[in-house]
Amino acid sequence: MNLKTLALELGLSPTTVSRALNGYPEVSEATRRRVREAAEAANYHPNTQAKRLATGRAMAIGHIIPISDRHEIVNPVFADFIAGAGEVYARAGYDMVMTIVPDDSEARAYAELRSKGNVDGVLIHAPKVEDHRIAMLDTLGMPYVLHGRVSGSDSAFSWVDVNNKRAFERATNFLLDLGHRRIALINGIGEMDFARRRRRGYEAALKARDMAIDPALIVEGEMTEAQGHDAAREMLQWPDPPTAFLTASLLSAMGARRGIEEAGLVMGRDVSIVTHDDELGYLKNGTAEEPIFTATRSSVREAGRRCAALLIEQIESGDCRPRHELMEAVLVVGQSTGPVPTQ
Amino acid sequence: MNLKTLALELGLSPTTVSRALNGYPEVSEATRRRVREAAEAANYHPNTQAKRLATGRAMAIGHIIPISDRHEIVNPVFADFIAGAGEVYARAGYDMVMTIVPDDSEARAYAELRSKGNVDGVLIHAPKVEDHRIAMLDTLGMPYVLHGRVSGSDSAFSWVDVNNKRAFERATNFLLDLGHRRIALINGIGEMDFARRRRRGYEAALKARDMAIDPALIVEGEMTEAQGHDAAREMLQWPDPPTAFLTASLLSAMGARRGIEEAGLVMGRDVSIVTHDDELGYLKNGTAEEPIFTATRSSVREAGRRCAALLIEQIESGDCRPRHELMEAVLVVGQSTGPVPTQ
DNA sequence: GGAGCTGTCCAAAGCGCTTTGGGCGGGCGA
DNA sequence: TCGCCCGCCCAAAGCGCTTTGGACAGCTCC
Repeated sequence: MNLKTLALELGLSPTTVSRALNGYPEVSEATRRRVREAAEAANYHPNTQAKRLATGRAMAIGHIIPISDRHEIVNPVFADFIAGAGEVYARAGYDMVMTIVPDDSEARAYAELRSKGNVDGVLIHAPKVEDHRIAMLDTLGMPYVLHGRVSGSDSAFSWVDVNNKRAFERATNFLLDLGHRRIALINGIGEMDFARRRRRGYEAALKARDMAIDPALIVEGEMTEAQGHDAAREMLQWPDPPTAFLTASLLSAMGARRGIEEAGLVMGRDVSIVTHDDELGYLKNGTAEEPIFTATRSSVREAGRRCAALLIEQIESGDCRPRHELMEAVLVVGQSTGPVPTQ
Repeated sequence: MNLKTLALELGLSPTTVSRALNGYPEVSEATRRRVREAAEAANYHPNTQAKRLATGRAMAIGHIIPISDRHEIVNPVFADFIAGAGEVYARAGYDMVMTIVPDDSEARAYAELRSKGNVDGVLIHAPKVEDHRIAMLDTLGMPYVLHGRVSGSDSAFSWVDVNNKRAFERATNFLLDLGHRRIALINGIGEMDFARRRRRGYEAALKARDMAIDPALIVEGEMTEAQGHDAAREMLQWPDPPTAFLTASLLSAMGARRGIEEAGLVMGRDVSIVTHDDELGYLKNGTAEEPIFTATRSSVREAGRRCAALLIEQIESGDCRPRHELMEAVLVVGQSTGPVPTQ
């Protein structure tokens, strides 16, 4: 079923049918209703490709996912972010097109997407402290929104981010207030912008109390269960072990807990943990009211929604002035923290 | 830059340029090379929408993801599967388009995708024992491949699946051979086809040794860390607790381990765990050679690749005879299993 | 030397939609 | 009554590509 045959059946011209369906005013309400009903009955949906070609709008948003050996972008956080963004796309009538590329051809993938014209904009994941994608996208002239920020670029772009620095500063202060002095930071990969900001927050809190920063207490890497476990296990064997861990993800926190328990210690009594919690659908920190881990909590799915909304707004308005949205994490207290144990 | 201007610059007709680039024989090698070079230099890529409209091929594969309150499809397994499929799509020149829909309008989403013509086929996730999507897709006449199977349908369709029954039968036998008699099954959601098959495998192994099946030892639900923890914690308080757990995912296994340790027991000595391991990029079972958990291992990312390959083959050949691929899981021995402790 | 290939190229007709630029008749103001 | 506007509708021209149906030269072969 296409426009032409539908128009024929209705005894109207394709023009009128198209206009009726797309809400143009040059068609009487009576015909519009008649057309709408016929379209409904015939389960008619305009052919996407034709529509796209005619309007020049792809009605699709691109996500480029580099696959590398070093770094797994396809992680649980990513999945939830996608889910959030996808909800918004669907409501707005956009497709989400994902391209998996070997990370050495990421730049080419953007350029291709642009020149093939199959997306109206792209969403950028996991920005690094200095991210070459920014400059490239600016030269390509394709609308984009970052999930996160970059520190190393002066270019003005749109982003949605959590206030990572503030969240980790607050978390650190929370632990300091409980009397902890040896606080380990089990962070994400160092070159990631979010990890850098979290570290800055941690360091800022320590500095504000005139405390030295011990580099040995800082671990950076992929935020896995193994990371948390290995770090905790090792540090707890030191002569002056940390009394608290600040971890960057629930998985790392779970690993740290395991390390603590393996050392014959009790989490929340002997050793405290504060973690960041992205509120993943599949990895919950207990219940909302009774969390297991004390955590800085911020929904990454909501971040996905906001990124998508921002990008669509930018595309549809044609107004490319950069927009920002800074989300604040809430600090929820769970069972994983307590006052520093007295010797 | 489009075909017409490129042709003009070259002093050729659009026809010839198109044919040169698409490898048709009616053009001399000399011109073909000239055209290729000019296209390269101008960074010319044919407009996707126009190409699609002209050929009638969408060059895209659809994934429909229902979002519900009851059940989270956006899980780590899903993410890895997508990554695998996406690799193959990219190599074959296909886009991956994902549509997030509220689960009550899933059927409509497929019909729309079909009539809007923006995909050439779809990949079906997480089939249930009886899955209404099969009948619907058959009436729509759109190529599809299932990741998994359905038991309740006689319709002939293509699928890629792990031999879940055999895997869990082997795992159960492995535990039985170690002397375990009270083996708990911490399974996925019961209406899921894979969970049903895993349960059948577990039951078959018990029956083969004339052992009764204790329904109390079977738990079905979302495969989260909490699920494993809660189940283990409760069962270990019974007067006749299980001596082994068979879990359906690494997260559940991690939860079960926590439950075991909370009970003051040692995994691998007092209580054994065998789990299924999907080899997720972000959730590793130790290293390949030295796994933490004894596990039935099968890469879900590889399953994604094979699903994608099957679907593309089906689409491009136009031969819609169903194809199947049954992957076997390997049973790897880790540190989580040992002989049943003597009282 | 002319018929018949063959290799190389092109003009033009779509693909299914949107959009521009009218056409036509009825109601209104002068 | 005439002219004009306005509401409603349509024909036709694209969007950028593929593909059909030749055209034309150079060649072989009898």
